[in-house]
Amino acid sequence: MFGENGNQNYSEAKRASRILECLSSPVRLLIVCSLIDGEKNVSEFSPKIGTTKGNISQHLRILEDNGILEGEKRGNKVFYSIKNKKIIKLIREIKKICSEKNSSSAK
Amino acid sequence: MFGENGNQNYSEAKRASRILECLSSPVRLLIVCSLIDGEKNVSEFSPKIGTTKGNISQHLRILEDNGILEGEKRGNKVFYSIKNKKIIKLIREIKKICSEKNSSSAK
DNA sequence: AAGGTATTTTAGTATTTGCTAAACTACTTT
DNA sequence: AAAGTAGTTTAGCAAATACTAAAATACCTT
Repeated sequence: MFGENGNQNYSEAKRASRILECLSSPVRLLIVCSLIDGEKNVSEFSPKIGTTKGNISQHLRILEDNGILEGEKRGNKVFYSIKNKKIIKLIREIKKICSEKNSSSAK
Repeated sequence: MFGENGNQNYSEAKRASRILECLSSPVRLLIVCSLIDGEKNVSEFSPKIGTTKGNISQHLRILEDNGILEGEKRGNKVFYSIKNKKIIKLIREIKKICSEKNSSSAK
């Protein structure tokens, strides 16, 4: 899958794992999930997710820098939405992994 | 998706993101990928992935602790294989995300 | 039991992360 | 232009991560 084509190996895996790293923070995962049903501005996240605006903004930047989200300034506010829709299928798969009885108990 | 059921919110997202975190290391992603076509013992990873045996072993432990892999000792060697097969579909999805022209250029 | 191979564990370190609080920038309203 | 609202950026810190090298454990062969 990722380790197959000789020397591309590592660099391709690195790109892939950077995407995964973006979602490997609960805050960022919740942000992306809450955008599945439409755009939101920054202030709309805080109450649901429960951290500071500054922190949300930092996470949004990470997600935007990695091509997952895009932001659009309209007047006072910045509206974020999912740029790379394929992320949604990815999230659906990890949801499946987590919502089984057998769900990976950490030791 | 993950932020929908009231207070479960965060803990469910945390479980999900821990799985993603497991794959958010290039080394671990390469390990899992190279197991898709069958079990391997620890020594078989090193040449492909290019780090020390000790380090590989540490990563294997993380993957095993999180229910992704399982190890079986046979004589001298420990053979690892994918325990949670759903991971394979997940990896397939992120492969799709990475192998498009438009693939998320980091700033 | 001695020596070899396979794997794990430990200790130490450098780097990265996630967060907070506070300062700063930008737009809007009055 | 002053004050309010929305968002970003910065500095600083505690905790987590990834790695290396070396020591420890486990099994196998002779």
